[in-house]
Amino acid sequence: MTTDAATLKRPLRADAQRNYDKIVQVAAQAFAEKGTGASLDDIACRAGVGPGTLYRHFPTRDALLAAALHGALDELGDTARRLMAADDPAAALDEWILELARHLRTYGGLPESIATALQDPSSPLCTSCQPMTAGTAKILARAKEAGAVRADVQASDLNALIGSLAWASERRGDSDAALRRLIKLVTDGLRPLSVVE
Amino acid sequence: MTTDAATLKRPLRADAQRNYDKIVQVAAQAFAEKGTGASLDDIACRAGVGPGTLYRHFPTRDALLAAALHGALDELGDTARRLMAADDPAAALDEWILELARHLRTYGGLPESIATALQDPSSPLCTSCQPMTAGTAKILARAKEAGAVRADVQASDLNALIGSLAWASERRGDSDAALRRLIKLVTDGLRPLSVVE
DNA sequence: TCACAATATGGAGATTGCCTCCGCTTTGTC
DNA sequence: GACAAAGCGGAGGCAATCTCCATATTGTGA
Repeated sequence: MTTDAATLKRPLRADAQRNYDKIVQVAAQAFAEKGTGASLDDIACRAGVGPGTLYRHFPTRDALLAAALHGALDELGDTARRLMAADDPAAALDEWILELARHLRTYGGLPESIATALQDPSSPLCTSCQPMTAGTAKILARAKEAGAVRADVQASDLNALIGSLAWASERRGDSDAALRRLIKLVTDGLRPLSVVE
Repeated sequence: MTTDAATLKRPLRADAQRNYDKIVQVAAQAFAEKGTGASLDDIACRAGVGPGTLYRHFPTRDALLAAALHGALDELGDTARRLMAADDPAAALDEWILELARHLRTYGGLPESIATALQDPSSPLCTSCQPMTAGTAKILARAKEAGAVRADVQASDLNALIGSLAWASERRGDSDAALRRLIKLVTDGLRPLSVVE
């Protein structure tokens, strides 16, 4: 659970690193239980530190969220690499969409947090989402080249779309099957085949 | 601005009705300015009443929101009736989707508030949304009969979809044109014509 | 017209969460 | 082991929600 955040600048003092790690660990659990809106003071308390300590390490909720999501976002990067190497670009895109939507449901409120962060390049969460946005861009581009997706579909639109579907399915308390149905609705479109102009 | 809320049970005392109306009027303005999360104490203050008065008339934020949206939701009912009488059921559905998405953007946070309320039948906001849900059901059914929409599309899914698009477009600060593009993406589907199986 | 019961009021204050500030403690280096 | 730098915690200011109840207003029946 020791992150490499310390290695970016001068290393943290040993006690500070210990606190940092503990906070991230507790935060991940709290977000999982209560959603991204979990009380930060409560997380600090459960991690055995004062609020001041939490806020020095993580000036904003998004910074803490980004740290807590670190592992999951790396996984997503791995998935993207795997799918880029897959045989069928169209199937790869379908799988990516589903995988991404599922990831966005790991914490309650996550689609909202990420959608907001993506609008603000200075947010640490936005930076952390790079594997996600880059993955969508690459996998979508390959699917387009293969002729599996309309050429005018933009990566930013697709990301917004996936996020909004994850949001809707969370709001409704959807099962995984219901999420898949909602996604299929969008990928296939509302029109019946006979009416496609 | 005198609502008929008073006529449902024993009529309100004259002063109470005055306060009720003033609160609703101020709330509509506050929601428009600050979104559905506007401070209720602040609304009470601006309406010249104490918080206790506001909370007696409107026990929850949703109750106040429902009252503030009363007029807009009636309008939506009118639109539904007009579209049910329109010539082209497919075009009517398209117009309904766009109109509904636009309505959901009248207050910041409205898609979220409504999506939550729709999950809870006891919410007054859920009741107030009846013109909306009924409109979707009818207009969708007609479009299906006309063969313009796949038979397996459910009204509840469509409502969720429209809500989530409104949510996404709000998050991104989309223009009306961007909202339309996003909607078109969904109604048409991601696939190019040549690949439809 | 007036008195009184029913109705309604408002604002103080309990609670919860966010975030900052700064005097004290811990660490690690010389 | 001493001292500067780094880090800590928690008190407390702020904002929002929502409740409670002593007080005030209304409208009705005599």
